[in-house]
Amino acid sequence: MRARPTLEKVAARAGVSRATASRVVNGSTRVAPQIRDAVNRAVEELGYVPNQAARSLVTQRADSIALVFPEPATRVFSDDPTFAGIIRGVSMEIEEADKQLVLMLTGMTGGYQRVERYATNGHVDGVVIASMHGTDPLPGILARRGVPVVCSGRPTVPSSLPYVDMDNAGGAERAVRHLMERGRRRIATIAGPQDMIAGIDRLNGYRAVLRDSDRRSIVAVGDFTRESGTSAMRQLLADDPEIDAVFVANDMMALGALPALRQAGRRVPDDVAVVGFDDIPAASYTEPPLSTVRQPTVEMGRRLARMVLDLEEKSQVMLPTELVVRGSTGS
Amino acid sequence: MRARPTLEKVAARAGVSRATASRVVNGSTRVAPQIRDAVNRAVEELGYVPNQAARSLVTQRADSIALVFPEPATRVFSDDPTFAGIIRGVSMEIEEADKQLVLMLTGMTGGYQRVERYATNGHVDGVVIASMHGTDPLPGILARRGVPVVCSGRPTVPSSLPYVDMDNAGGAERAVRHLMERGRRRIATIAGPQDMIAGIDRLNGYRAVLRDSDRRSIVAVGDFTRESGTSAMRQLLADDPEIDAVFVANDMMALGALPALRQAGRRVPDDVAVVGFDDIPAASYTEPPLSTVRQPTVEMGRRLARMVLDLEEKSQVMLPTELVVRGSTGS
DNA sequence: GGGGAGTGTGAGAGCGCTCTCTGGAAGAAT
DNA sequence: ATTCTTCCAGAGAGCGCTCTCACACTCCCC
Repeated sequence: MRARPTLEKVAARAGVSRATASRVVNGSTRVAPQIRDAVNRAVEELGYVPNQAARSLVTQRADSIALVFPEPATRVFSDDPTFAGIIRGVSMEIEEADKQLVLMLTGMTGGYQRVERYATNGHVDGVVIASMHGTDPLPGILARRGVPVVCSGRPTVPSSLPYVDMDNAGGAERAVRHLMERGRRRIATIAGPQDMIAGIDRLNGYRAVLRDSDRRSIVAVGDFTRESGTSAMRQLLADDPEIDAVFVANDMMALGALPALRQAGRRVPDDVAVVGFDDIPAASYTEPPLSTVRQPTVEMGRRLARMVLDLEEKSQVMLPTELVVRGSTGS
Repeated sequence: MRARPTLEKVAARAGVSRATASRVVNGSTRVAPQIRDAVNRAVEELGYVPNQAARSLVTQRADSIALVFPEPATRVFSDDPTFAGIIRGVSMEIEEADKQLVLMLTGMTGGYQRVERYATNGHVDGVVIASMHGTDPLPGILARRGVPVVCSGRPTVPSSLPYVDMDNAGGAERAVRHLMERGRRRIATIAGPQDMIAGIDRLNGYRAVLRDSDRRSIVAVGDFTRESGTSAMRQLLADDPEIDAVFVANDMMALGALPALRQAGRRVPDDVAVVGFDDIPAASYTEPPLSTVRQPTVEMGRRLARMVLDLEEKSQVMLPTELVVRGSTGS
């Protein structure tokens, strides 16, 4: 590999000073057109590309941002398309800003310190945290250290930290109302973990609608895994055999609930209608296909990136969710 | 944010020269113990962390490697857990080597040039390409430019480029033999695209086993999407209604084949046994659960990373695949 | 025609670090 | 006691870039 040309070489070839060459490369307007052209030609001929390390050293910018997936998220990485969407969205936006994406999956051992050390030392211009739990201390730590940081998902405790959240409550409300519109009377829910904002808000949405229509909540709590969906469903049927609809707080648990219903001799949607949440790919492959609430994951990624790059005016954004009606709630 | 301490500051505090401080920080043995301790104490007290940009500038190393997902891969990103596994594996290994992972999803517009420009200019120490198509020109370009590069998946044309591949042929053979052991007589296949090494090798594996047992191949070709699985299955049934087993080259197509079989009045596994490939999460949620071939995706990521970091002696590695027997091939 | 004002270019410092080279001290060998 | 090694620490250059500052030049107005 031949040595990379430096700015010095470019300047020499164009017959100008290094400073002027730098100006052209960085798009300064205060350069005479013919000189600019000469420099650009030299850049072209030499195949010059700026050395990022040298640039960073003087500008104190890294031109890269970190996308952090905390350990709990990492574990479900493969099952949850939310993360894939976020990565894609962040990546798109980062690319447009001509910066780099540094991906950090915090392992179990000292992942925090690693991210903290890395981020608080000018290696990145900002950090996007794909945090699942609203109680994650990392965002606060980084923010206090002066690192621009944005979270996916609202913190569970009120805070001034910037975030992008999905309208979980609104999505849940729409899902439950949809069930009511289909004439369902006894609507239960399988809620998610109550230490995650998604779990909390989706349950709140469910409760709000039932309260408005003077119905009784029928709640079982799962942990967003398929298995927990199965056992929660069994429990709901045991508690109240008359159930004719279930709002399940995520698709994964809904996937677990379906076999439980089948085993209990309930037909979906005839006897029991089911709505999930997330719109994972598998949701459209179930029998019957699962009605669910779709989240704009790619858009979330984009907004996260824009926010951390300071291209966004608001610092707390709520993205709309969308009800997707399929076979599991009737035709 | 207060200014980060520099090596100069550390040296001053420890009462030594910058050079010595550097030696200690970089773990040189040729430093007197008491001086080393003094420097380490200063590092501790000041919370010193080396400036990577400055270091890179002089060492010409970037201490980071790029993981590139070419466009076609990016599109299926969310559906395919293979990529999640690779990311996790690469991430783990990179972390252990105390380097950074730069993720690049090449968009449709000029993604190649971007990666090429970025990688050939010392921003990264190596590139891992999660290439789907064996004909991808990027690996060759980078290699020629002197950038350490490793591909996931063997190139379709013989080449000296380093790669980590799955034993697709072996997995296919095991799957087909399994069907034979279950007493199946007419074993068809839904093959994948024949411009991808996975598609080619899996079909070859299928053919090899049938040839050995003097049976006739019954082949339909899909493109690894669910929809193509459905139509390929319909075609197979039209071509030969006596089929009693299908080896499907990936789970996604198998997911599409199942409803086609159901619609044609075939029971699985009673009338037709089905084996997939990949072991995606959804494979265990089908009715009946899908027998399939599992790939060590995380291990693949690890090996890719180790190889590009030059920690691996071999430069072309084949990882074993594993048959996972579930309900779709009988009990 | 002389003194601003404005514009474009170059010189040079310096970002924080590594690494070679030099020098001095201590111990070994003569 | 003198010279030769050996070992460890410091001085200083320089990685490639940006950016401030100074300087040269043109233009214009009084």
